[in-house]
Amino acid sequence: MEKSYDHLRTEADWYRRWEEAGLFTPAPEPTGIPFSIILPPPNVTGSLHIGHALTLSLPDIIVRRKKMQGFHVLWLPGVDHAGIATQMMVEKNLKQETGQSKEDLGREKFLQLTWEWKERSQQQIVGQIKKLGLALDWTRMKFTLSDEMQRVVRKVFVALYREGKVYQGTYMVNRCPNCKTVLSDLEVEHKEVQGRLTHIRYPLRSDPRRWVVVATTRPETMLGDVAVAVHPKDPRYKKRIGQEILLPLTGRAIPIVGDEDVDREFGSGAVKVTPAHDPVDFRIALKHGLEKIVVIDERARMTGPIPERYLGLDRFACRRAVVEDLRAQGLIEKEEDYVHNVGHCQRCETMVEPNISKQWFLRTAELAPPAIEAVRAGETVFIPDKWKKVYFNWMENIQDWCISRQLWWGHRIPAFYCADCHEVIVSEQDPSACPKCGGARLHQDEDVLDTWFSSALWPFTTLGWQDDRADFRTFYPTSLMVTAFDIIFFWVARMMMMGLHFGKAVPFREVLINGLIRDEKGQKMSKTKGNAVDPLDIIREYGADALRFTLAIQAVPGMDIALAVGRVKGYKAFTNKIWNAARYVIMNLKGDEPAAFAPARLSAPDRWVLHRLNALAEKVNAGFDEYRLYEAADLIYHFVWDEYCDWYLEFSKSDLDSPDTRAVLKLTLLRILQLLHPFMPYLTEEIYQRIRLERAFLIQTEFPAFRSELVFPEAHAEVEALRRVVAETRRTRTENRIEPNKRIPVYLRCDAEAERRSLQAHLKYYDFLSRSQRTEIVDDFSGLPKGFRGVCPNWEILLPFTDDQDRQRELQRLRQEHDKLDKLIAQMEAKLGGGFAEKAPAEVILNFKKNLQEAIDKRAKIARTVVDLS
RNA sequence: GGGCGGUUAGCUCAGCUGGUAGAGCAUCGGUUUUACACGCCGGGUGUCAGAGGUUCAAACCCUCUACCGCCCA
Repeated sequence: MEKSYDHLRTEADWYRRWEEAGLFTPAPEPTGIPFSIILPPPNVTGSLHIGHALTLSLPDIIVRRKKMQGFHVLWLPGVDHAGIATQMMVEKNLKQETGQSKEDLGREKFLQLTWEWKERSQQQIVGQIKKLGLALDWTRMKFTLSDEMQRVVRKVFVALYREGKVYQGTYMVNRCPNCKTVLSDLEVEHKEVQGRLTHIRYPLRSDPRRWVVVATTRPETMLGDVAVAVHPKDPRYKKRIGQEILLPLTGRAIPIVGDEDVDREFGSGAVKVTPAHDPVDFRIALKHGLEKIVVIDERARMTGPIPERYLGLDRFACRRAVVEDLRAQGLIEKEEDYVHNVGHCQRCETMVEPNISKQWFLRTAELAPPAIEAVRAGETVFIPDKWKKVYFNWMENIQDWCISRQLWWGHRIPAFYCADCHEVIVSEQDPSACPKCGGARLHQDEDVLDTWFSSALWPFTTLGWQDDRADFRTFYPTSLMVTAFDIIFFWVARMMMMGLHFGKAVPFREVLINGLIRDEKGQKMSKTKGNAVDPLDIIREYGADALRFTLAIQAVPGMDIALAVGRVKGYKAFTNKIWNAARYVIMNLKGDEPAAFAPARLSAPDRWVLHRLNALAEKVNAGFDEYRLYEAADLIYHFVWDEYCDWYLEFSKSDLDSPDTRAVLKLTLLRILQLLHPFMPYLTEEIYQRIRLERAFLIQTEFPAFRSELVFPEAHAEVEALRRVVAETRRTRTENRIEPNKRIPVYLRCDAEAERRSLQAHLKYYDFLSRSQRTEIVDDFSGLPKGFRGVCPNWEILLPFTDDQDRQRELQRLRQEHDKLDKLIAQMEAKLGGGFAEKAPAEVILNFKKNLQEAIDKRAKIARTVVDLS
């Protein structure tokens, strides 16, 4: 084996071999309890980012352990067509390369181009996913816009339409003038912006010298005003209700209405009503039967029955023009700076334009309650628990979902319009004639569905619900969904509604919510900020295993991760450490190691390491079961480094001629590989192949579990005592600047007979680890050469001086330590004198007293030594 | 306006049911001991944001405050 671990070599080829061996493809017949996870499909917009590395690695770690535990595991991959995002990218690309717009190309050609883009992007993404080592079953891979998915999405849409849950209606929706499509409420981000509040005088029709002042941040919308509203109980305006305003610039007469929704505190207390361009005004208009005058079009340009000079102006240009004209007429009361919340397109950050239009909606009134109830009843569990509150809060206030989009890339809405009788036909098959009038002049709705619509169906459609396939029956409901909190509403909530409605059960039993990955300063990563970390760079430099381990050990559920590259580096060192531990073990194997061993024949360190490893397996399993992967990873890390390498391998060097010890070396190495395999699949596989036992691949072996026959409390206690004495000897040597390599004589004294006998029997370990030339355990230090002293529970250590300077140094050190202990003991005794002794549980007091006694003993020993040396 | 997080060693973070604080990196001293210098041995480092409360005992529970961040309306 090479002296250091080469992750590039190891990670190059294993994936192909795993895949070829079909390790990730579950057999048709269940071989155990089913366990399934559906991969949140990455968008085909480009490449994976570091956030994906987290949401991909965590379930993979879980999946690999489940496989090793004998579950019948499915981990199903897919990619998402990502409507808006992809279409915009392709459009941008097209513009850059040929200067053409998608309209220049036409729908069909543009879609063809997008499909080509999708193929390239998908290839890239799949390649990246494989680099991470994910145990995905590629034979079952899905794409949200495949023919199969188009069929099932259409089937679902038609079913919902027939149930009256999908409907077409003219309502106020959010429109992005840049993306040229409507958006759902969720795709709108509210951001505070610095605006101006303009107070405009609206003259009364009856007496143009008197006016009502209205305040607005959007003066250009006044061209579409149909009323002025005041609170019916507002004494300032009560008498004006029913009167009319002569709307400036247009000359239209509009009424003053009273409405309880008016906020009396805002501006002057009177508000202008523009129903076509403001959601609140829209509601007011509905109540009062006011007309809706559209004055801004889809591209945010002025339109409609307005003075010609404004027609075609951009909304912001028109705003300036309107204010200027009003000022010229002396109708601006005042203008003031004003900070307010404005909706922005999540995708392109353009200010959205509220706008009335005819769109398709999904009625949520009947879908949401079962989804709420399922979580309340514990059929789906959020981890951590607190996220269910977020879920409830949203679900209980859910609005109907606008599902149509003015895009080309997506599931085309299966609605057809008859040109003759205007009948709307929604059906699974394309109709050839109008069922009402028999006319053949039909055209399909131009719009496509919101991408999240197909995503909402993902857990059951990927498993073949539409054809009642065996996978659906075996793996639905899926076991777990791992995702970040930012898509609880977009995705998790909607999967719950659709899964329950069509799949007749919750889509997943558990939802593991992880945080976002930030940079090492805690800043959100973004390309524009330039602080984004490319997972492939990390993998190239440190390895997928190191990256996976770093993410796992930091992934406290629901908490953001600040990814410090230094940590990845640290865990890369860990991979090398494991490599070398394995190298040591394998180098020393002779092939004659017994397959089974009798505990009685094992050395104390052998039994100690088996005991420790067994305890580790128990805790690691508990960590996994409670989704504390970070804890499981941390425990393994410390066991391997601090116990296995630092102590057991060192102990074993004294026993290499024992076949039993060599057998234990081999077994413990295997167990470590198994425990670590979910986190570090490549490294562990590479090493496993060199000590391979009965199974071809590590993932086919059994994940270690706690076993009662591997509990050895006596050996454990003996070795722990031995470690303490060795550690204290080392400390004494270092503190006194005894050359690390120098072998010197050591005298030991012990207060506990059992420990003394045990150490006497294990002197070879002690001598080796503390570099003792010759060790003598004596009853009494008197009569021996004077020396440095070390003290630990039950033991005193004497390392003879080589000159008198040594003695002076030691005396000084001992006096200092004596003082320290004095203070500590005083503190502890004071505590014991207080209420602590009366009220604390007996066990705690006992432990405390033990610690106190140890301190007192140690102080006494030091005191004696000081006298002795003086 | 409502809600949720965070504030612990120089940096990034753990700390599960309250029992005198830990990891990685960095740092300091020593060390090429026959698996590993990506190593080994040893060390230093903290008014656990602040104030108050509950308790024998608080990083942990309660209240308030400050700052940072997020979500919803």
